[in-house]
Amino acid sequence: MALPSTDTSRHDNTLAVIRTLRDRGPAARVDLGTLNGISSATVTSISAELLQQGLITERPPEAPRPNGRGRPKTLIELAPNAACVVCVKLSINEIQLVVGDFAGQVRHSEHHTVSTLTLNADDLEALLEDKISALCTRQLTGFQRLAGICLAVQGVVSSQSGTIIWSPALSFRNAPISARLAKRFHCSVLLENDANCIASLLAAQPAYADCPNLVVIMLGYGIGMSVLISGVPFLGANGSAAEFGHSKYQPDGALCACGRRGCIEAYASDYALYRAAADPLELPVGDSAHPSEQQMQALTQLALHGNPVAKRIYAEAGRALGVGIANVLALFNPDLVLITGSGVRGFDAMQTAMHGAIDNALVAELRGTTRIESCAWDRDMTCMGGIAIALNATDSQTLLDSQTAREA
Amino acid sequence: MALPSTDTSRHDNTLAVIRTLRDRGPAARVDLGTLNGISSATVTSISAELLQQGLITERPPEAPRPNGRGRPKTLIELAPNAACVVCVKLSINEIQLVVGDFAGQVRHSEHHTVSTLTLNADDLEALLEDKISALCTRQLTGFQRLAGICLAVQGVVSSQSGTIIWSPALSFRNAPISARLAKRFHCSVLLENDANCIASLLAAQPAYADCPNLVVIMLGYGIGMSVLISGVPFLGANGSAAEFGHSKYQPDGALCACGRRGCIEAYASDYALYRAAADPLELPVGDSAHPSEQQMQALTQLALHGNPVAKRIYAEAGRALGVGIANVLALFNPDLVLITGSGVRGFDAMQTAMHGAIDNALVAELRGTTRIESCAWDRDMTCMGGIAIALNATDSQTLLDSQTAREA
DNA sequence: CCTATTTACTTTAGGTACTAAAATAAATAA
DNA sequence: TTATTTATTTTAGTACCTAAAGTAAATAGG
Repeated sequence: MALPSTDTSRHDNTLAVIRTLRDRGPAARVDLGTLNGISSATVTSISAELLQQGLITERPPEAPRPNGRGRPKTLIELAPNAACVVCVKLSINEIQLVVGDFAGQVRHSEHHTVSTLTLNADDLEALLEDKISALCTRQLTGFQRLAGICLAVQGVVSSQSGTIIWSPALSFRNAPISARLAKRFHCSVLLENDANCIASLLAAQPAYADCPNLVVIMLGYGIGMSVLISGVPFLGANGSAAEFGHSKYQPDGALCACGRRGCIEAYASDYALYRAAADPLELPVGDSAHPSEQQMQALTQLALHGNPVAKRIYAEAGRALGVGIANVLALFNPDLVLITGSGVRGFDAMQTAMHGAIDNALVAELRGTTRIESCAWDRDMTCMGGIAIALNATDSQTLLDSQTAREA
Repeated sequence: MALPSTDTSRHDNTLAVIRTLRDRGPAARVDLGTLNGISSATVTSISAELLQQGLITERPPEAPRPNGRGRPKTLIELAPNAACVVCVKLSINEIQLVVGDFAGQVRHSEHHTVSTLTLNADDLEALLEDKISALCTRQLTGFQRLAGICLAVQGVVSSQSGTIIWSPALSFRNAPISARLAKRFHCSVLLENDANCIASLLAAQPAYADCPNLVVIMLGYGIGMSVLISGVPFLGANGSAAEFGHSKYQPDGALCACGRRGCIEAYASDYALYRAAADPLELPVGDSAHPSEQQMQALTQLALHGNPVAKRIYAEAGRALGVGIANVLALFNPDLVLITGSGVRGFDAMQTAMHGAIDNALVAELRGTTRIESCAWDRDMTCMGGIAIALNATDSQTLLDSQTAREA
């Protein structure tokens, strides 16, 4: 007589079990209960359903168990092939595709060099369809379903509407991309800012577990930021929040790639550093708007080894970064600011000036106790974060699908 | 056999009913069900309990009902005297105390002139105890219980720890105040930033119902801000988020009351405007660090009526405000920025320069669709917001108390 | 005035989901 | 071999919710 679809507790508890297994690996029912604040009787009931649906498996007991007394724990774990997700990272002149399984492990990764700036919106869509289709044929056999695709894009995106508003990798704007891919691949397509992917990944690491309010700043060709509030990425009214790179250091200051003046990015990004150094240091110009990694490393070495011009340029970048971070501290007061991205290569050359600028800008009461740290950069981090986001976002649907599949 | 204290649905639904009644006034059971997505059978059950506990009453049917056919609705409403809360607003040289009833109505308000800057932490506590005690004796008879006290304080406060970290109204710092008052009055004591109180009040207004991400900027002696994310006030790691007034306009610019240079507040607050104008306009100096409302109104009139010096000062303030708001747009991307506080008196003189600075700072993609509006200021708004916050925060405890009282 | 209709509220019956406690399972310690 | 320990499953019972049926209280229209 009753159809209490409003009662979400079973659903919530089931998702909690799945996420715990993904985050912490195989676990016993009793531990899953403790970790999620539910009784082990309930975990028994939930895991029986998930076993039926093929979303988890029971791990056979290991031969040499070094445990103590008592009945040994029966570990359950996610069935890796129950579903997979694809993360596509779109950056300047490069596309990376990564496949992750239901347990969150990376199963395949590939890079493609593409001159992204010459594409139009239809080209991009055709290209993505093409690459993802090929991936489906070659890599996704053996998976029960493709649960979702995450597009990680540098720049301003609207996650809600699935529209790339403005990306430095693309010469067109306001491209609704998610809907078309969702239709083509019959799965949910998430559009995320690349910094949000990184932040989600970092926030899940035990080292940062005590920092629910976390700001991640990505230095690189441009400057991105992601803000996690209570562990949840903060998106503004239309998804273009946290544009740290375009907050202001000097009104009417240096010219930024966005076309305005005085943005932090116009001082501390790769192109800004190289632009400032090219003339006085007589560096090779080439495409100075897009300096290569080698060029940037050479410049960084100059600054770190005492070249006065390079030192001055990095110090000014540090000051800009410091003023920007001071504003972030005043406005967000996070537990931790993490600085990463390929541009961390130059962090040591900026650090002193940055801390000086922060201390100069804020009194102790406003400065607070926020830690400011840098974090080594790995170009696969974005996609790993994207996979985690995609799995989390699609668990509910995967659950539903496997329920109806079992009933039929 | 079961004691499912983890099952919160009844509790949640009961709170939802109470809040709906407070926000929208008397309502019928059937409407409460529709509004909260629960069946009217459940509302019948919940309201029966609340009637028992004396938290709501049934309103007698009105004689001339202009309704249509069918059994008339039986309206239920909150029993105003079931509980009360007190909001104490602490600002420079003034303390305001307001009593609100369980239905959210203001029942009493009083102002006291106190030279707050000469108090030490113990003086303040004694003073507050004294004023609240007197209020209890005179105004709180007839109420079932004092559910809570909200302290609305200008400056940086830690809500979590109940500590006033730094307030322009006080000459001491880091004062834990909530715990001591809670002990004295046997009720929960909330410490809130004054801007958060205003923001909570405004967010509840139907005019702003479509703006879940709302930034409220308070202009006045200082400059405060509150950020509501999905309708919830955003507090940082230690509660001192949203210090808009001390975000930067010009590194190494004008001196701010905080001791540092270049803060927005050092350009656009009352003291900054008066300081900039006093010398060239030969204004009466007196205590120019705390200009009076009359002095500020006179200065504003000069700017609005074309005095070139005053116009220039207000334009510069507008630019500072504009750059600060541009940073807020880039970092938070809210639906709406509302500017209020006593300083809105000068908003017309700043507005043009402010919009110019925003447009100059951000390209359209980053500027987004955020509305920027001003909002008339009323000095009672803070306490009304504080009362709403206190009631919301204490409903759960009030419910619990009245349950145990009924059982005993 | 009486009856049909309409709408609001209450009661009943049935279902989901949880928990505590008891029962069972599977190991080690002695 | 037995006692003990720990994990999992089963059982019994509770809280909550909803749909449907029942009851209440009004109006509309003959």
